[in-house]
Amino acid sequence: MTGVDVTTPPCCQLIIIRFELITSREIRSGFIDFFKSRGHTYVPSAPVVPIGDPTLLFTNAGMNQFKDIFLDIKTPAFTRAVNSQKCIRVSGKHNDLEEVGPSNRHHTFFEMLGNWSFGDYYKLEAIRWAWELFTEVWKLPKDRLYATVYLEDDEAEGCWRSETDIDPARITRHGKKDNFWEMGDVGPCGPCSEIHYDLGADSCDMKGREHICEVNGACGRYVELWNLVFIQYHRDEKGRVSELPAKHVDTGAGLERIAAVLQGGMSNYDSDLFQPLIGKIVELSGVEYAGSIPHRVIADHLRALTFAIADGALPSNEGRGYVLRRILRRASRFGHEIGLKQPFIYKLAPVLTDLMGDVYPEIRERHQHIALTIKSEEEGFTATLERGLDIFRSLIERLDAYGERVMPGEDAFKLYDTYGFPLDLTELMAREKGYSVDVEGFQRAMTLQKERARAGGKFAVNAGSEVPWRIVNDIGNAPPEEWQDFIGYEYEDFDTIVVKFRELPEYFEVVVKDTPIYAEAGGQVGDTGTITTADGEKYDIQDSYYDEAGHRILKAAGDFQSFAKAVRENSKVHISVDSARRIAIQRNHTATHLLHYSLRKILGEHVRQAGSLVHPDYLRFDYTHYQKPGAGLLNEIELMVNRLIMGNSPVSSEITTFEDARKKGAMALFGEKYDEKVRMISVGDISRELCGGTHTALSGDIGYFRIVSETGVSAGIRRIEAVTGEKALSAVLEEHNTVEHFRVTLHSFGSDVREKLDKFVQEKRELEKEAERLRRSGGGVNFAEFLNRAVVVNGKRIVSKRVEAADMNALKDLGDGLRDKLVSGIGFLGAEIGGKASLVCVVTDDLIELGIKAGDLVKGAAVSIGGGGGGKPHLATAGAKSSAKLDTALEAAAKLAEEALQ
RNA sequence: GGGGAAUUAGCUCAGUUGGGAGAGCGCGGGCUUUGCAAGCCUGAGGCCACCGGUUCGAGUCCGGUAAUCUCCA
Repeated sequence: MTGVDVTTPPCCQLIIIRFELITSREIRSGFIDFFKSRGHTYVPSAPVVPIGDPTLLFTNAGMNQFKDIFLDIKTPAFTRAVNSQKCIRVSGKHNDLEEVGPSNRHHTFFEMLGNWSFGDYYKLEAIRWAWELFTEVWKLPKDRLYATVYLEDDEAEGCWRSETDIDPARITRHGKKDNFWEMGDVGPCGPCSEIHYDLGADSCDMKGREHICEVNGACGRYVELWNLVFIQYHRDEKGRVSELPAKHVDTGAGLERIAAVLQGGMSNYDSDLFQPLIGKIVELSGVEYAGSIPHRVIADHLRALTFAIADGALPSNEGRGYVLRRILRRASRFGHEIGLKQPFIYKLAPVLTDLMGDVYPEIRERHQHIALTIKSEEEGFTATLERGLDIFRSLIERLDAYGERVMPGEDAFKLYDTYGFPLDLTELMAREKGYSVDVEGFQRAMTLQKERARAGGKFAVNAGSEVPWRIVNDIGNAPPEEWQDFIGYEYEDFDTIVVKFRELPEYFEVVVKDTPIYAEAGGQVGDTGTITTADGEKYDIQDSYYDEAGHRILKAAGDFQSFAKAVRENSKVHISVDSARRIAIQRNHTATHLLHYSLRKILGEHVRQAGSLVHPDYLRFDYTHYQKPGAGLLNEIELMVNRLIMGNSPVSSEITTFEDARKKGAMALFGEKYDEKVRMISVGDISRELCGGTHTALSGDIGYFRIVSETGVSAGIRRIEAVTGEKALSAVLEEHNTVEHFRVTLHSFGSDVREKLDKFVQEKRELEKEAERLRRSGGGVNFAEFLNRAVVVNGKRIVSKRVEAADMNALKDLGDGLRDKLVSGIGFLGAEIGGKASLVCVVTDDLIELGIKAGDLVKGAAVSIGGGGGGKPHLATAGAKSSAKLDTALEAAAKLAEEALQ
């Protein structure tokens, strides 16, 4: 069934062959079943968006979810595991985004099949089973398979010789670059052994160029199918390598590659994992595939987008969201190349759902959300391009003005750097208009940008403060779940013992055994409280949080020296939770569940939690939704939550399995990886959620729930902030007092305040208009008298008078009025505004033509009293800090005007 | 983590060395007219993102914050 050339036979034969080919689904399940039957526990794929690991943008290898086991932070519940892990890789030496498409084998999204041994079996079994699966189950021809081992790894080579019937001549040794694996500069590491497949001489893509086709060579003839990593050593900070007591096995085989090989395709895209997608792209574009890069890129990127969004990521302008945005844009750009100019990527999502929704139900459950997200992001890209186009046009206009035919590299770079307009598009459009682009200059600018980024990165803070702990009660390396329980669901006061503590600059940290203090998790903030030592001294606990190893840390304040003296091995400390604060937190947490429930009931089932903060003062809830809910809907939501509160249902918690909880309809956070045992919170038989937080006993304990604000956070995500209990009551009272204030000041007892207020605002507007009209026509000022008393020089009138004006705008309006009346002349008006002297000067048009400017005149007048001023030729203003000299300034102004008219 | 750009009317945006907050589209009213995005007149609609500073005076200058776009890591 393999080795059949599917590219040449007549089409009827092709159909028959396809029918007989093993499907990717069978490969995946075959792999898992193979290792299950050899004592492995199947572990479902972790989300592709890692939760709780800020060092990792995306899950990029099967071992990610077992990292803590290899680092010896966590002891596993089983010693053998198998899975198929969803992975995304977008950067790194061999995974440059630009390679995806041209390369036959590299993807942004792929599935990694893997089997693990945690201190159980080692090289012998790993190699034997790998060979058995390849040659006996999948029947890959032995004359196409090659094995590699690390230069110094005699043990692995020995296993290949003793456990398999591979031709010893096909075992080769390679150096660190190819056959030694390490997690980082420090940590577990070890040699690896790989299985490579020979695609045949025809697959060499470097024919005619000087090279030798070989395993780990330069051409594409030999493809790595399976990497078996033997975690044998630990490297410390000084670079010393020591043998690990418990050795592990970590293997990874790319499903796409195996499918391509087993199905006889030349590239991974020929496999049934991609063909349905490519078929749809052909249908949409009307352009045949024939190995073309655009089809490949689009199909590949759609997979990454779909799985990332399904696991809770969203395109945005930073971090992992920005990676998604770039992936989508790259797909969109290649779509343009085959004539797909309108949003189209979202139309491919259902094809992928049909293809893989059975294996990964999350993409089926969220298919609507995925398609909508992709579509709106495609529309966003169109807007970005249009904006870039405008800038491009104005750049070209400027080139024309200078008679240039080459666009400077800096300009092209600015277009790219600031407006996201791709260079190749700039070049294309420039060429169409008969211009060229200075690409070298562009590259120079890019290099500068990179240097800047690197220079900035050097000063990154080293977060891990390395203050050593003082151990009081040694619990060795035991993981915290074995000795540190959170007993705060039942107790608010508890006697416990200190395990370790340390002093930091502003506070000190304490780790105790069982603790009633809740450590920040699941959006709920940490508890505060007190810790009392055996000598009766009390220290404040200001916060509590987890460290990387999962220990609950207490952040404590007070005199560290006396604390250190008082704490002894096995001596008790008494911990007490700030009860009032805890109760306020619980109200907000239970209310959050009711809000989540109500949102889904009223806005629709597509609403999912996208983050939350449970604080004693308020709660913040982010949820997926596509538009602002109207005021009416918000009222409905608020009412519903309050009705659920009044229902006074008991809140209960239950420890159960993840599967059982899902069956009972519990809401799980999407993308969250749950342990075997989960805690389910039920409010009556209404809301069920998986949650580790603390809650009220009855929903009625919440008291009252009130939404304070509803805003947008990012595309597709909205945020509600609300208060409960005491805070909600005071919020309402505050609102009531505000309305009362309106009532009193508007004298609106008995009548509707709203009507009265509307009327009041309406009247105010009309009065303002009227006042402005009056000012312009002179208002309370007698312009006629001013004009009568005006000084006349060469037939031009000069007016300089003091008036009353409320503010600068009023004074300017008066000036405007005076200017109309002057006909031909210069006018000054001065007023005391807010204790300062303010002046306005106006000049009629005929005098402006003579070169007289209001700005110059008024400035001169203001300078004479220690102020400043300026403005337009026809109207200018000036002022000085003290109003005492206003009259002096007006006299000076009149003199200046006379001089100007001489 | 480090750069760049932008934030002004419902929308798209202009706003010159700091000195009268504007256009187009949309909306209301009126007139004219019936022909393919009709025309003319008229009107409503602005904490110029937010906070602070400089200044007689800030949409404009300076500092900070927020959210948006974009590039690099």
